[in-house]
Amino acid sequence: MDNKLLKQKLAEKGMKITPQRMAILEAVYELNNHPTAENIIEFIRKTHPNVAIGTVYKVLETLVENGLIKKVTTDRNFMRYDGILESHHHLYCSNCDLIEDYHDAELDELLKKYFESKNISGFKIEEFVLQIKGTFNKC
Amino acid sequence: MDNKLLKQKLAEKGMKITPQRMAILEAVYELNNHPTAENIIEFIRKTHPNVAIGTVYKVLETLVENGLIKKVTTDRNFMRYDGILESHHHLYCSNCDLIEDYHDAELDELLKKYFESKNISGFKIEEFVLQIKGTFNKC
DNA sequence: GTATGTGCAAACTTTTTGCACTTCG
DNA sequence: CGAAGTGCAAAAAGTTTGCACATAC
Repeated sequence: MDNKLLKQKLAEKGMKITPQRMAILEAVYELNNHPTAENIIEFIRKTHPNVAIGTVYKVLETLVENGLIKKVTTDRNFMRYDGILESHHHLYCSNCDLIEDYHDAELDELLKKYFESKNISGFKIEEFVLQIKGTFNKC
Repeated sequence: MDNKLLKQKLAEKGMKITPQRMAILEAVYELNNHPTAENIIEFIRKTHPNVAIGTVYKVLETLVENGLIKKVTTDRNFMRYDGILESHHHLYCSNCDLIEDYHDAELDELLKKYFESKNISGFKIEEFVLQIKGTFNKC
């Protein structure tokens, strides 16, 4: 992804543009399999060897707060991140650590319709993420 | 929950029955809002003051492995546990840490039917958990 | 009696924090 | 220039580990 677009994304959210933020945002886009902070640190070290670990965590938190990336929930004790903002779901493998995206507009529509009629009292729905748990054949 | 039933559940899985395992399993059932390890430790300390933290983590892992409890994924860096094994979904509040159960047989049926026709190539589905993200009105 | 489970404390991993220094706008 | 961001190193938070001792069956 080119720098102009990264700068634009940060600017749109009113965030200051810094080389660290650009590198980290790019890393999340580039490492498209829900990278951990460690994956991101390793990736940006190639081009920005002296970015501090603390900075990476702070920047990731800021990017999440500003809605440029999302956190992915896992049943492990570290966080993973996702640069894809459009509605999509996740395949979780019981055998390996792979979390694969599952895009399905028909399913989104189905869920939306279903919950339009079925109101959950006292709760305002913002987003659905279906966790599809199972195993990849290759595992 | 009475001891007889707790013993039975452990025995059914071929697990040795120990006071620690019974106390921890009971705690997960009793603390029905997806407790953390810390919540569980605090709870069992009331009746079993000298259960070690390491033991709690080991027992929780064993209970998960034997299918007596489940892990609940969160976007925080600690694990939460769930004693309810039947299919159900979760309401995640963006404002507070509450994760509320959402049982809906009609939805389960809808998803099951949908994915029976729509095969995901290379992936064998075991279970669905819909994460319904939003906010409780009270928040 | 033996395999398995537990207590304890130390260690490990991931993430957060505080503060001086630097940079963006 | 001033507010905001970064580097660094220390520490916090959550979890795991190794081993001697204890317990279930």
